Amino acid sequence: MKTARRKAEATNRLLARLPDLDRRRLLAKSTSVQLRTTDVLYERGKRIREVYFPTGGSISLIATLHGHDRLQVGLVGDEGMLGTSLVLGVTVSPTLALVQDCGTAWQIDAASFREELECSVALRGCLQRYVHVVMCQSAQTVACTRFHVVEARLARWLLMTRDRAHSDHFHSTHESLATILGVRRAGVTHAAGSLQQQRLIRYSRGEITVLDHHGLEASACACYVANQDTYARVMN
Amino acid sequence: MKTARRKAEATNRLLARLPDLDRRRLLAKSTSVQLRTTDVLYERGKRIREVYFPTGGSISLIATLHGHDRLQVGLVGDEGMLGTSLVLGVTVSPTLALVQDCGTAWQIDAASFREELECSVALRGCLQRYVHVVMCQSAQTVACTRFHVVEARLARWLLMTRDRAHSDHFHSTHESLATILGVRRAGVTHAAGSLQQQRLIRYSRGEITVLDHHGLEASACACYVANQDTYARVMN
DNA sequence: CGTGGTTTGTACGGTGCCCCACGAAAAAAC
DNA sequence: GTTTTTTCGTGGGGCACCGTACAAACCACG
Repeated sequence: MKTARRKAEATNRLLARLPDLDRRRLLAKSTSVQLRTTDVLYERGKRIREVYFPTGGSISLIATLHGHDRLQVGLVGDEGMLGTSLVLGVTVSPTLALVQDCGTAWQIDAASFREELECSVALRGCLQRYVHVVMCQSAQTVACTRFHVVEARLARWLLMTRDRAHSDHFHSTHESLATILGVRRAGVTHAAGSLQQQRLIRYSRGEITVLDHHGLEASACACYVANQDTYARVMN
Repeated sequence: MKTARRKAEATNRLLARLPDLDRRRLLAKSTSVQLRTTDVLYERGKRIREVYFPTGGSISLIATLHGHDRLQVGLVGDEGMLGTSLVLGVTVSPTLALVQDCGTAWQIDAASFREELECSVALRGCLQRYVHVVMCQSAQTVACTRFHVVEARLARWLLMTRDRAHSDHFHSTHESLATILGVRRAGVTHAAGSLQQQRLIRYSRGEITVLDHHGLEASACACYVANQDTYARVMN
């Protein structure tokens, strides 16, 4: 089942910041692709072949430990990009990149991207600032994962995903949420059940609806707002 | 009390990678400063006035949450630099930077540093790669903090600090280790006591000595080696 | 030599989450 | 319509770590 999405706003907010000329030159080398849930865009330690600028949906950045422990360390939507490593001159991905919520993105091959990076000062500046945002959010996530309880972290994730979906409705099972939050599936069921009882969300077999996003913000840890602030402060 | 250190090797490993000319130009604008334990070099959200290239000792990068929860998200020594944000064109520090282990560093004011960054391709390339290393290590730390027990994380920290001190002996109380690891002081006492009983370390009133670093590696989580591998892979 | 501050040892009850496991209910496949 | 798969609910025992608190050991200093 697909969620209704405002296709009219199919833009990427990073690209939107570029001067018209720079953006048009970049888009000329890009193709619009569909991102489908569970698609693997990058694998840890493997070469980055394409860069993505999502215009809808969201992609998880997932850290993998020796062993089978996994955990989400970042979430990318139309406010960001996939392939920050290339901005730093590194061609290998440090994390697994997994499509969480289906959508579309501009796709550019790595070589063309690096060419554009060379000749556009605005592109470099914008993307380097975005890299900094990712670093800040990563630091925040370290502390968040350590100190905050599952229910608050789940609420934060729901809000972040809602923002990127541009919709109160999106898809994710308890199982996949367990991987994202780095907890047991049963732990997610418990936390999600609590949020549902408070009438903040409603869900059924992977279909999640945010009923009261203000209430959800109250349940979420302050990391949600902190990340938004970081983005606004650094990018402006 | 000071630890004996090999002053002969007072170099920074990032700077050592630069072509002679670029390095000399950078050092011409730098001054050598002493870093003393508990010195605050950066504060969260505040302007970065100087950049540091440590040549000894180590500096903690510490994330602060709303509330009083704190946690180390990075450790910088002569293998790295302080002020990565400036490499990305951002002049504000995302974390608190606290001197853990006394030592020396090359200090450069922000403006001069940015000038050098403009005109040296090698400097940009080297430091951007280092930024990538920091991102990788941060992602690793998110998962490590979530999944690994205190004793393993403590062992990892001891090894990392030992590398940066270039000595088996260095200073840190259980109290400060508690902040670094994001646990209670009593938790550190327990874990440290266990490591001491295994004859891997010895400590007394903040003076720590690593007795068996191979044994310590076995007690530490794989994140220690993983971070070393990342550094070697990305920087070479 | 006593006093005060710092550092470390330890104990107790509590909690958040783990591991394991089973069952139920809804959707999908046949 | 029956079977298989996916998703979700729940329970019991256990463990790592928490919050708190108190005491002992050690060092610095008057």
